[in-house]
Amino acid sequence: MSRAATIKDVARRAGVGVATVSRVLSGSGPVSEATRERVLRAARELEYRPSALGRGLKTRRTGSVGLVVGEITDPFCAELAAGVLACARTLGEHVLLEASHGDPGREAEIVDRLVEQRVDGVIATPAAEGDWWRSALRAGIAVVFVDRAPKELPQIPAVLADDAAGVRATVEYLAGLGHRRIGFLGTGDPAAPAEAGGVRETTFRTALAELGLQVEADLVVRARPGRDSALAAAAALLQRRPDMTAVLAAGHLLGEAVVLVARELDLRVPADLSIAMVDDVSWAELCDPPLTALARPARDMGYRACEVLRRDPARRERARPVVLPTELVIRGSCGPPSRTPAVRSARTR
Amino acid sequence: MSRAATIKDVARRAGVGVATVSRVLSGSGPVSEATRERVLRAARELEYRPSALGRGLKTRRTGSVGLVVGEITDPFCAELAAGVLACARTLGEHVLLEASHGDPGREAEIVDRLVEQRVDGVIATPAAEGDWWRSALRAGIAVVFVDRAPKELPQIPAVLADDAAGVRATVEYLAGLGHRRIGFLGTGDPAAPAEAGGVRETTFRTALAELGLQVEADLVVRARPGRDSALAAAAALLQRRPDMTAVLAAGHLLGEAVVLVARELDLRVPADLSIAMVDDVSWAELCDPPLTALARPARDMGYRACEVLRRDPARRERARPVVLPTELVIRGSCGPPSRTPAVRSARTR
DNA sequence: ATGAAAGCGCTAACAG
DNA sequence: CTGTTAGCGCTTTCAT
Repeated sequence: MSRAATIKDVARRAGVGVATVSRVLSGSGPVSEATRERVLRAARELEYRPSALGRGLKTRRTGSVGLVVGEITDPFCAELAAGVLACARTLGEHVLLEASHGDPGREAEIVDRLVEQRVDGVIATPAAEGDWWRSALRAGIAVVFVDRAPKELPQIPAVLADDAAGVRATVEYLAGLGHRRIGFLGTGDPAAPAEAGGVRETTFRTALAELGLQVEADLVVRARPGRDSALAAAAALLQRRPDMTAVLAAGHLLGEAVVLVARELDLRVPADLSIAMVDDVSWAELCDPPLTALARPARDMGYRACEVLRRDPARRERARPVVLPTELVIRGSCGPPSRTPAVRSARTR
Repeated sequence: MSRAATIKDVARRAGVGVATVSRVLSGSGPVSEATRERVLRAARELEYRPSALGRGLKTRRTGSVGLVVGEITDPFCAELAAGVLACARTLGEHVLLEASHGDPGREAEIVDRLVEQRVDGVIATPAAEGDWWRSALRAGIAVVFVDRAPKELPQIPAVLADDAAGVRATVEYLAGLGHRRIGFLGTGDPAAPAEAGGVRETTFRTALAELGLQVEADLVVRARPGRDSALAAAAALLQRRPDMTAVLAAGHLLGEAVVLVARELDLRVPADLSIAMVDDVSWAELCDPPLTALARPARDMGYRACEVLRRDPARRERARPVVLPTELVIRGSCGPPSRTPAVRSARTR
């Protein structure tokens, strides 16, 4: 087949100059109705599609933004992506999707390639702080972080969920139910010091202390990324402390692990163990009993992040992080602690 | 900040011609070791990133493929996307993600815009048959369908799951358990004739007939896309026929609806009702009891589809659809039909 | 081994 | 109102 028609072909066929064609198609500048018609017809007849490549080279805008997430199969990331897609569409932008799998090296490579593509901006849930972000900025590319934001890069705007408020609310809810020995399952290096825990862990500790409850070291455990580690950590936590009456999982993968382990151990939920988790993914409602979860507005976050990209550089730099509220969705997985811990501990294997 | 460095800047700084810089960076053509060093250093010092725009204009390849799915938040689509991403990475291609939301008009618009972007190829779960696909082909863009393939477009290669074999295996499994009145919950226009059901429904009917079981009209119901319709259809099916002992949901959203409605109706699973569904999404294992599901290799499908794009046009046209096997993952949601339908029907409201 | 020059398809001055 | 022209950044002959 013959090569796709170019603006020149259209111009020739319509008997006009290329500039006129450009004017008609981009709707800029004055054109007489007659020529307009002729051009449009020629374009239609040739099935002409302007090339984004040519235009981009000239205008220095590609009309596409990069989106860097950890795993697109993660429901939170997927929801985030949906938000970005929705906003990008209203802006007429395309979305280049990339998965970092949480690997900083890979993230660096991705950002590098996005710069080559001359994307108009990058939206990312950063895997790590690193010079590649600064280098993207230097290349004149707008960057906005979502969900997390390394404190080393305050010049990069961010859209976050109010995890601190959410975790606090959840802890207060559990304490209000009468729980005194509440466990926490989070992510991170198990060997790292307490201060190294993320916002969720830190807030958990603070909230507990504020309520006058003791933060027991072995009630806070961290899993490394990955299903196996999550299961192992959950098993350790549940078996180590049969007197624990409630647990907060800091993410849906961790929540999944707790549910699975609790079932394996024949614990009744919530009679023997109350379970709550961060991120209200769809299966929370399908569980039996349905899981109480802290909903974070992933879609909105993606939408907002994309909007921030559009702001002019000056306003962007100056901006404080956008912090979106969370909501504790109460279902059946949490209840008052059982009065019969003896029974419970007899059931553990 | 000053504009990003171009190949010219690098050439000037290294004291060579632009052609030499191009040779060094693309690793093509002979270059003396000394100049090579100089060029590399100059490029590094200027933080030079070649522009994909300029290169693409010249080479007529953008290094990106379009991926058109229904909803990125659908676990099946997300898994598919992950496969595409994985393969694209090995090929050094970028992925432009688009969501059609199952709307043909939107799909047409998306394809049009992808053509403008001059993507090297398009991978899609088509919402509908339509001239936009032929027009993409005419524009010289490779297209490959995944998950479904309109029969009106046999010239477009496809990567599919063997739904027919999978549904048949599932029906046989249920029948083998002793079920005689098996329900089917699918998607599509409820008013359309029986022949209009998709492969899954058609296969369901055929398989039943082959087993000598009767296909009762009101045991096959269709829901329109959307959560509410799924719930309504599931409720209708379960309430209308209390004597039904097993149900096959033709998708995870439908499975979700059945699980929710069964719980609402206080049906015990699998004693009162056995449930199986197509698509082994993550929550299937978290349900209580865990759901028996027909696993389809979404990730592989995405990977393979991306591979097919890379094939030369001639081989691509000639190809028969790639059909990947499914696997019935048996969990606890299916069992022999209860001997006490009276009890069961007393429980329905 | 290396440089000069001709575009790739488009937009944006600038002339007319 | 409309045509001509000069690039945008890169690759690729074709000379040298």
